[in-house]
Amino acid sequence: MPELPEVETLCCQLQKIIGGKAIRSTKVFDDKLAGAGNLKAGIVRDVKRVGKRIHIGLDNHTSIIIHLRMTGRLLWRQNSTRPEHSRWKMVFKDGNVFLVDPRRFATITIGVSTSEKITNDLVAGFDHTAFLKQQARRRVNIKTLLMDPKALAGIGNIYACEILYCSGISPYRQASSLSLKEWKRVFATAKRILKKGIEKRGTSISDWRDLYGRPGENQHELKAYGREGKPCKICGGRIQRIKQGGRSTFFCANCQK
DNA sequence: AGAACCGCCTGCTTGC
DNA sequence: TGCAAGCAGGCGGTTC
Repeated sequence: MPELPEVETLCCQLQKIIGGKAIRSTKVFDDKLAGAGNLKAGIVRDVKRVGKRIHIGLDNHTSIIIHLRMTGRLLWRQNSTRPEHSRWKMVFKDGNVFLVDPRRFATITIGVSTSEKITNDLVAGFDHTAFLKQQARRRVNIKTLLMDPKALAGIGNIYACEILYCSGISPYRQASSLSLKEWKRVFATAKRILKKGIEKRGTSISDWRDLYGRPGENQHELKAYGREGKPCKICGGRIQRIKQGGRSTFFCANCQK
């Protein structure tokens, strides 16, 4: 599922291939996305990631904002053959960008461009002080907090598990129980893991593919997620799987305190 | 106010 | 083998 590194990968690829180009037309294939039909054609000025959202800024002061949610993907195709489960497309002189989304959770919003600045993105702009003041004392478990888009941008289940495992912090811990030293360790670890994810063009466990349909390589870097019952790479104990807020958490009870 | 829960979706896996 | 139930989960909206 697309999280920060996957969305970043797409934004960079999009910027390169559609930046400066004119959108000839768009087409909606799924009534759920009917709102995307109101787009006035324009030239792509820039493609930016805002959290997990893809902001495609046009020269006519509007933006196409895409959130891929669970199974959404963007696919570049030189020919106009519709891939299976395609829900929307953007047509350029030399090719098409398809939104492919089997489960239909993805959203497209047409909005006015804003220069909103995000301060809770560990890779693209993070305000430690604001975070510690507003989020660090919350009475939720740390795992849930890491995944809360209002607390931190772009972190989903896979990266949340990896960040806690590599930080040596138990997912059961209340956010409010972490010391400043532990928070700093979490921040540093998270930055490292997210950047690695970007370098590897995302984590392809099941269906993630980049703009050109290629899987990423970060699945080979995972140390906790999806490894239930397998040996912990640090202590050799068993990785456990529990449910938190309806989502699976993978962790090592011995290494994560 | 803030934490917990629900609903949106459909393809794949599991159990009988 | 076939079919139904279970599962996956981001996140906005609703409820507690």
